[in-house]
Amino acid sequence: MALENQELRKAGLKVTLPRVKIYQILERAGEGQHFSAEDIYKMLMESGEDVGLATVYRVLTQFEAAGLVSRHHFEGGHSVFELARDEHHDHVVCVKCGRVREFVDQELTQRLNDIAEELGFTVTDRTLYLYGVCRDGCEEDE
Amino acid sequence: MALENQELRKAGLKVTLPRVKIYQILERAGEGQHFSAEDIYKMLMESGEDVGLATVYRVLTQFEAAGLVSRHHFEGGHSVFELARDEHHDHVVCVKCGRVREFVDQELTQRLNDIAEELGFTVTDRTLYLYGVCRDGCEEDE
DNA sequence: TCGCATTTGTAAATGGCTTCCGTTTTCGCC
DNA sequence: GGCGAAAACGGAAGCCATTTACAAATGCGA
Repeated sequence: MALENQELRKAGLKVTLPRVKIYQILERAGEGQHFSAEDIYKMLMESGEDVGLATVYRVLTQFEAAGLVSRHHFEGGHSVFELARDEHHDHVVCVKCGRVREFVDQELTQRLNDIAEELGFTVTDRTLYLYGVCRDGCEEDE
Repeated sequence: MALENQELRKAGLKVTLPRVKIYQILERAGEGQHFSAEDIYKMLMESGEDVGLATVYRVLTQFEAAGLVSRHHFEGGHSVFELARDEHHDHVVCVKCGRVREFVDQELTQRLNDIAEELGFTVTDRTLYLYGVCRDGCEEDE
């Protein structure tokens, strides 16, 4: 528990109940899990925490600014969040079952840097989503 | 002029003034130009055309469904459109000057397909944006 | 423990986009 | 060239994720 507090303080944020709770949710979810602000809001409600939706948005934005979480904009609208990790990873999204998987590929990164280089451009970040379908059946919504 | 009409008819769309005008705007802009619905709406207003914003959105969506244009969702919100081309291309966005450049890279596509393959996934589409800065000065807004 | 700046919750506002609906336009058919 | 059903339009209202305004509540250094 002191751990989250450390993280928050390190980021220059006061340790408040909403921030701790939201951080815990993201933390418990583990890698590869992505939540919308709405998702997190619902989880808080369900566990009896009385946190406003506006606060969820505010906190997530602060976390993002502090580098604690990263925000992804999938095609078609709202953002999802996940705890930031050191290594850049990209996403694969199944348009049938909605499942999101991640991958890290150094060769890909290298190629992208080369391409940018040729264009006289220095890459600082990227968003890459592959859309398609799981090869093995995936009819059921996850 | 008959050309646009052909395209529209081919797409199963009646030839109406708003559709023709919007198509022309996209066409005249040429490759590498991206417009938001709002942009297009303003251009129509400026050239004295009395087209509703709702119609602009409708038409762009129809064009997209018909494969005439492609829609891109850059980080941070609203969509931009451009005339569709045969070859899939990706984007480089300068976060300083806002310039957008495009590229096509077969090796990249190959690598992405391989990665997806390893994950048991079949790619049907992708969105890839590289964010960064132009190496040569680009202070001035485009 | 106190004081006050920060943070929060609620409600209202925003902004991109879509839908509703009465009116206008297109275009196949005469 | 003119008719009329079907499609498309414009404007206003609606939707929905997100942000903002503001007064009340809270964290935390002194």
